[in-house]
Amino acid sequence: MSDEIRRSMPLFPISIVKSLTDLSARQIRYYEEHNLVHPARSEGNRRLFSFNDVDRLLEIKALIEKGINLAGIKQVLSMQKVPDNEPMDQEQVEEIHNDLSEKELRRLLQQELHTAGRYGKSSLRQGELSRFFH
Amino acid sequence: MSDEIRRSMPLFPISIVKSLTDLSARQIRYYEEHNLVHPARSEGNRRLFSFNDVDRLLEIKALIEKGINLAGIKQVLSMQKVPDNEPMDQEQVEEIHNDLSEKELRRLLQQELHTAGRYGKSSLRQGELSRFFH
DNA sequence: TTTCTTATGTTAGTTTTCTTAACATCTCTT
DNA sequence: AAGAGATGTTAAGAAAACTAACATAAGAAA
Repeated sequence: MSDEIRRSMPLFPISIVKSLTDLSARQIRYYEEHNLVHPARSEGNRRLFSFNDVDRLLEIKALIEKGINLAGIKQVLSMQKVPDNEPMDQEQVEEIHNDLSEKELRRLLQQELHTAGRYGKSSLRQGELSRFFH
Repeated sequence: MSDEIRRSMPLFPISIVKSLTDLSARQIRYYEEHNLVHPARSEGNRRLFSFNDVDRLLEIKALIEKGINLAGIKQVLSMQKVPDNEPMDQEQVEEIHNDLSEKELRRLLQQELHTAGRYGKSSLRQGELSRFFH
């Protein structure tokens, strides 16, 4: 079984994800509503989160704590997923450009640079959860 | 966080454990009832299984499939946990001796040797689940 | 063969957890 | 002051899990 499949297996109910991330159920659902995470669903419509989902929520949380708003976070997350050589598909490109105008983005990032200090790799680190499980 | 703590964190509801192990809820509860696993509980009394618990259930399942009964499985599991140099505590010793008489055990293992072939390390392998997650 | 035991299935009634939707509130931005 | 964004809170309903009881199949024992 590939690592990617393992990491994307739907395993956790929202109660566990709450305790793993220290986010409220309301927050988790709100982030899903705004397409920042896409947990699977059980037959009976309960959310089931994978390791990847939890990692993503931890990244979101870190960015939230730096004062970045959801639009900005969406932007950041959509960027880090694109492998260097593979071209973005059209949908992805459109999403990035629809969500936030260039101007808005520049302002946001500027504010971030100002208030939260250097905007370095550390804030983009993936696989937070992997520190806890392997 | 130590690996052992990670592996013993209560994470999974019984529905997920069912799909991970292909055991029925009835079987899982029955094995708990007979002290083969000890999942944690949520505040509201729902079972929460750790990676270790799931591993253990997979071991139990493998032994069941070899025709070993619960008493025999209990025996086997209680043996493999004891590190070579650390002495067993009294409770553990008593458990082993109460659950099954020497004679019964000898018969059981003999039958196992006969019907399921060589009783080798493979049947005692720990950490089955770790093949799926790391 | 009949009976007992073990392991599991099934069902019923309850309790807990999760769901969506609505409304409230607080903080920024305009 | 008004609007937007993010989160809290609450209510009502649905799904999932709990225990307990009873059913049953296969083997062991008598």
